[in-house]
Parts: sequence; C-alpha cells; structure tokens
Amino acid sequence: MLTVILPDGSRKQFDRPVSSFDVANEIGARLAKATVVAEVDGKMVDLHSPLPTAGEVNLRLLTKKDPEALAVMRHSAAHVMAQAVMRLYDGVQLAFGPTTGSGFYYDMRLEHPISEEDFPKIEAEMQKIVKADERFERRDVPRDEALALCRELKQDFKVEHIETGLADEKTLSFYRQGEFVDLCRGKHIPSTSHIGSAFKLLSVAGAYWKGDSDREQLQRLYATAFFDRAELDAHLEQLAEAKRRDHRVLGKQLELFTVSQLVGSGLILWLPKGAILRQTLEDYIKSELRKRGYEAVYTPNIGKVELYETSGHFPYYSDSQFPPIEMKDGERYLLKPMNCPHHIMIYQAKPRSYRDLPVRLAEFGTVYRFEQSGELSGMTRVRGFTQDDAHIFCTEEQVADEFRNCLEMTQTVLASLGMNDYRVRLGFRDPKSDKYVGGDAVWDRAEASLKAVCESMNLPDMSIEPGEAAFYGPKADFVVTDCIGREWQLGTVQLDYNLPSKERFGLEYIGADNHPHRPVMIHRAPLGSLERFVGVLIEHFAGAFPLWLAPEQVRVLTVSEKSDAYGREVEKLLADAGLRVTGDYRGAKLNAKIRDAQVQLIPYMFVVGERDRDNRTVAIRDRLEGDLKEPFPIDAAIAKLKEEIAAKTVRQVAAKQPAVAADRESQNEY
RNA sequence: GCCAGCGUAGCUUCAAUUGGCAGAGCACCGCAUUCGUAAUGCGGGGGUUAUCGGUUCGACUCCGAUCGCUGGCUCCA
Repeated sequence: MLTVILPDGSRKQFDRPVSSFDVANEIGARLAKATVVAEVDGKMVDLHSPLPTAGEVNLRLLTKKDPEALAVMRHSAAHVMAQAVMRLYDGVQLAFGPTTGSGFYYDMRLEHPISEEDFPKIEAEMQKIVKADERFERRDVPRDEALALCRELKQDFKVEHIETGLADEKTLSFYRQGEFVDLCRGKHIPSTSHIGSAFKLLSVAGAYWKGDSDREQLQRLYATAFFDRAELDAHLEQLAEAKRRDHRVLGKQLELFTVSQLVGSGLILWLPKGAILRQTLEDYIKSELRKRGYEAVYTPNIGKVELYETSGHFPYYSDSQFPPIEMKDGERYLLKPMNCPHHIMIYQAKPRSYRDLPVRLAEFGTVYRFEQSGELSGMTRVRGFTQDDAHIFCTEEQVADEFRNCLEMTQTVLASLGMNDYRVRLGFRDPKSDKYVGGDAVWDRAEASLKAVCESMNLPDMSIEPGEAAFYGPKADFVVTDCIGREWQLGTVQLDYNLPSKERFGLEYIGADNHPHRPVMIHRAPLGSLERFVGVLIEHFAGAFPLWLAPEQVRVLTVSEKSDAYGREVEKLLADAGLRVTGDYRGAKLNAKIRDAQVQLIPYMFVVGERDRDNRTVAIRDRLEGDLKEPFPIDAAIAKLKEEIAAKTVRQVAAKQPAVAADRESQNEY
C-alpha cells in the first residue's frame, strides 16, 4: 500500500503500482495532461517512472506554471534539437547538452559547419518532432551494456565520458525519443509535444570538448525555449534592449571612449566626456583613501624583467605579457603587468619598524597585459588599464582588520553608486594545480583567515571557488554581471604571504622584540580597473549617470535669440559655481533643443526665455520628472543641483534584465 | 589563440532585382524662421563599398588572402 501526500496535505492511497502520471490522472485528466514532471520527496522524477509500492511519499506535480518545469522542458528541447540536427546532417557526434539560466545548448561534432542560415531548417525539423509527440523513454542499464550501446551508436564522446567522467557509476541511464537515443541523467518531460512552439535557435559557437583548449573544438548551438510564445517574445525583446545599452554602443553615442586601430586593439582612448567620468571616480576614491590612512605613491610604467622574475609574474604569465623591451647591452624591461613589485620596492626603500605598520601605498597604476585577441571586448577586456591599486604591508595580527577594511571600502564604493547586484567570490587554490607559489601551510593559513573575515561580514551571495586564486594568494572578488549576462570581476582584495617571503622579496620589519619579522601583504582595488568599471557603470546606468558623475550636468536652453544674453549669463553663473554646463543657442525650436538634451541623457535642462530674463529665474526641466513647472530663482536652482551633487544621489539605475542575468549552468548534462 | 558570422558616408538606422550609373534617414555645414517643455523649413558637403589580389565586357554583389569587429570557447596576476 502506497500513501501519496500532495502539497495541500491531502492523501491518496494505492494498492497497485502507480506512476506520478497515474496519480495526476486520478485527480483529473486535465491535470495529467498539463503535468510536465514530478517531484517525489524533493527529488525530480520523470512523470512515468514508477513510484514506490509501499510507504509514504510527498508528491508535487509540476506544470508549466512551476519554474523548475521550464528547465526540464528546455533540457528535453536540447535533445530534440540534437535529434533534428542528426536528421539533417550525417556523422553527428554528440557531446554535452545542458540547460543554462536562460536557455540551453548542445555541443556536437559534424562535418557541416552550421551557420545561422541553417537555423530555420533545424527549427522546422524540431517542430516536426514536437508535432509527432514522441515519448521520452528512460532506460537504466549496467555500465558495460551502456558502453556497448554508445559504441554501437558510434558516439565516441559518450564512450569516453562513461570511461572517464562517469567511471564510478554502476548503472547509467539513457533517454530515447523516436529514433534518438542519448546518454542522459534526466529528467525529461513525458513527450515532445510539451515543448510547444516557443523555441528559437540563437547562435552557434565553437566550444572545446570538456572545456580543454588542447582538445577538439565542437560546434555549440545555443537556443532557448519557453512554454508560451509571449514569454519567448519578451525574452528576445530583453536581449534587444540589453544590446541597446551595451557600453560599446553607448560609449560611442555619448562620446565617452573610442578605440583606434592605429593605436591598437584593446587600448582605450578616453574622450573628454569619458575622462570626466573617470576623473570624478578617481577623485572620489582618493578622498576615501585619505580618510582611510593610505599614502599616495607614483611609479613608472616599466621595470626590469628581473623584478618580475623575482615576483614570479614573468615566469607565470609570460604568454600574456607584451614581450620585454631589449636594450643593446642586454638589459630587458617589461611594461608593468602589475604594480605590486614597484610598491614593494618603495616599502624596501627604508628599514621599517612595527610602529610604521600598516603601510598602505596607493596608486592609480596603469598596467599592460597582452590578452588574447579573441578576448578583447569594449572597455571590459583590454590590454592597457589603470587599477585603483594599493598594497598594504602589515603584521600578521593586523591582517584581519586590514582585510575587513578593504572589503568594507569596496562595499561602500559600490553602494554609493547604487551597485547592489554583485556576488563575492572567494578564490582559493586548486589543490590539483602546481601554478601557485608558496607552501601548503602558508596557503592554508591565508585561506583560513580570509574565510573567517569574509564570513563575519555578511557578503552577498558568497561562494568559495577552488582554482580562482591568484598565483601568490587567495582573494575575494566582487563579481558583477553585464547587460548581456557576462560576469566581470571588478573589485578585488587579495591576501599574499608569498611575495613578502624569503623566496621572493624577503620583506622585513623590526618588531617590538628588536628582531626582524615578515610582513603580510594585501593587494586591493575597489573598482578593479577604471576601464572595466566605467564600462560596467555605463551599462548599470544605461548611460544616464547620476548628477555627480554626469559629464554634462546641466544645459541652458534658450527659448529664442531674445533670451541669448541672459542664457549666457546663466551659463556663466553655473560654470562659476563649479557645474559642468553648456548652452544651446541654436536657432532651433525649444522642443528640438529639449529633445536633443533628453536623448543625450543630460540630467538637468535650464530653460530660459524672456519671462525668466525679466524675473532672474530659470525653468528647470528634470530628465526624469520633466518640467518642474515652478520657475526657480537662479541661486535656488544652483543650490538644488549642488546639494544633489554633494549627496552623490543616485536617482535611477537601469532596469535589470532578469532573463539574461546570472546565466550559470545547471548540472543535468550527466 | 580557436570556431562561426559580419565589414556600404561620422552613425550597432539602413537600401541597392539573377553581377549593370552607390542611395535614404539621423548627425554636420549654410540660409530662412525667433518659437515656453521630446524633432521648423529649404539647400549643401560628405564614399577608392575595410584592405589587397583574382574571375568578368562590367564586381558593393562571385572567389582567395589580410585586417578589424561581433558571438562563443579557452585564458584572465
């Protein structure tokens, strides 16, 4: 006797073997038809797989209204897409086909290079399979049988995967729909008709087998599916909208930055308006640094190769550096890829006492890294960038407080810009890799203290990720998502017991005991790189910056030439008050001037006509609120803006794109 | 670096029948208009169709190479 408990608490009893589908059918034929997948005691199961014959189970029947059901359907759609491709092209070898946060993909090998022109054909074939309403049938088989089956199907990747990735599995499951059979963990929808017609192939890309660039490159087909056409349309519209606020598009439109072929790829040229953004941010960071006891330093853009051999950067990252500049006498200089070795030289410029610590050396340091050409992207991935860098040299006892202060400063800075949507990633070493300097004991100590500090701070969405450490130490990265769903590391705080060590720079300070001791280093950059940060910031505000950051804060618009002289007077008063102001004195109509300023996302427009001239007032038009109606005396108008600037008020942040963001893979490929 | 796609005026707004005279809109410049909260009218300039080579009577269009960009993979101190 089986007792099934439904979410509403009601119970049903069965004395015959039943599946979740049978239970649904018992409740109602319509429910049975609408159910996509079931959850038994919290675990997802196929609708038609048998329930236990005795005892009690909690059963949830999931329909397309349940978000979990969507991922299951998309996974099934991935199978159907693979089936369609196999029908259209010969010799298809399947690799992995998981779902993602916003859709799914399938990696496969085939002779024919798939292009977007093939998408309609593939979609049409998928539609046929959906119409045929093929059932998804699961089969669990012992591993030797599974191997035999995959060999028979000539699926080399699946054979390899069973032999390596799934070496510990005793039985393996396959799913079949129609003629298509795939090694797969599941779960799946009952039959292909549940996919409906709201699916779309999105792009094709290369992807390495098992993510290994030394191995074969496969074709990856990206697609998405929804239960309703309207949801698909909304998703596609969101993608289009995200593209419109891409920092590369807005950067050009708003004249913030450019890249010149002649200067070189990945080298940002800051245009005057972009430079204002950057300067304003730098000034803000500088004021924070002063408050927090940092000292400013300046260091050159190159250093001898030996410096970076000692630090380890040169041997570890020689591939991603501009090659050394070689002098006639054999001296070699490197464009600096990091600021820390230079700052270490400053630390070492004189003997240090424990009384001096912590020493906090800050610099907006420009560094150069030769990123692979395929990686370059707008301002977010570049070959030359400036870090809001600083290095803290402190005693072991001071580490926790210093580290906490760095994290806290980063949080303060992000919060002041309305950037609340980020996650914190603790990058620890990968125990299997040998790319790290320093012994295990040092690393264990560093990771433990970093973890303890972070756990005491309630950081958002914190995760520990092995293999994400810097080669010299573990770190806490602040990771944000851009408008098309890509994650970027911005702020970072890194703990370093290695560069100070005897094997590297052998840093010392004299302790209270009059003996030399080894300091600990913290590397930190709240914004990370100015280039990347501004790129993300452009998308964060969709180009509509808060007043304190806006390159042009206010524009004076004259109603006609009759108010020209007064307009220029107002403009001068604003400029004298320290505001970034321009005036529009064209012969155009006011409506046209307003439209231009509005399109250029200017926070405030001061409209002046003859009435204003006579009353010494301005009519304020707020970018967000429109005409404020009541005219302001000039002084009051200036005071209003200065107040908003002083408070660094953030009035509006671009709407999030929920379907695009956080595209992390789910683990259902097997 | 790898896979795929795309390069037409300042513009990520785009057009140009099967290969047959490179064209609009916006922006820019000039003239007229003097206007009170999202585009005034008229006129004008602007192109070696990314670059180089090939096929052809003829190439924006077809083929090849190079450069650049885009999406993804790998990498990211």
